[in-house]
Amino acid sequence: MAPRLSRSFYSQPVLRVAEACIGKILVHDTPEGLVAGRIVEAEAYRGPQDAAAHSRGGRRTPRTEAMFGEAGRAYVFMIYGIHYHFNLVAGGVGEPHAVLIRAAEPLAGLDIMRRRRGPAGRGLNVTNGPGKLCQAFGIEAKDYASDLCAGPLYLAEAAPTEILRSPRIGVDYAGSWARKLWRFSEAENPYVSVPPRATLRRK
DNA sequence: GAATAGATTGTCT
DNA sequence: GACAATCTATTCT
Repeated sequence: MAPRLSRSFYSQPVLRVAEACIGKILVHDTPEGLVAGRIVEAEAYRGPQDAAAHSRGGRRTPRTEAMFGEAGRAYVFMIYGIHYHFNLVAGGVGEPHAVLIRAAEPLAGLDIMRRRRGPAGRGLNVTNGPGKLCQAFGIEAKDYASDLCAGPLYLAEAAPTEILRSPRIGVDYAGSWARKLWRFSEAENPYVSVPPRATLRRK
């Protein structure tokens, strides 16, 4: 397997980290077996200014605490009472920046992923969304603040690919911040949750 | 294929 | 007590 990415990768500016992690390999070595996939979609969140970030306005709570810590740790949170979301912490200590990993293309442990996903996890429907990805990779509350530079959950090196920029998903409440092109995805990859540019509204 | 409702709980007002 | 960086099943067309 490719070498694990070190702290210096996560210590870059958050927009750079979000872009650079497209094509990289996400690995989780779990008791059920090892799962891995190429990251094909990610978004940058840059508090305290960014109105779409949980750390907007400098909100520092038990939930957001990990984002205020060192780069290279995991920020995991629950959303809609059902799904987990997985982020890479970026920025220096006290800078609450993070990169949401939204989708991946399975490389290893696909059988384990499908088992975790259950009946709904057919076809592409395994890792093509932030909640699905967490379920397939077995990422949960126990992984909160875990160190990606040392633990069983980490990113590994991979060759760069063609990257597209588009607006972030599901943050319409954030005003002008919602329009920033802070989502990065791999061109033409079927596992991208919402294809950029396919957001045409026709009547 | 598109639109809609319901799920279900941690977090913050 | 409202709502969220979503997903799934169902009900249309």
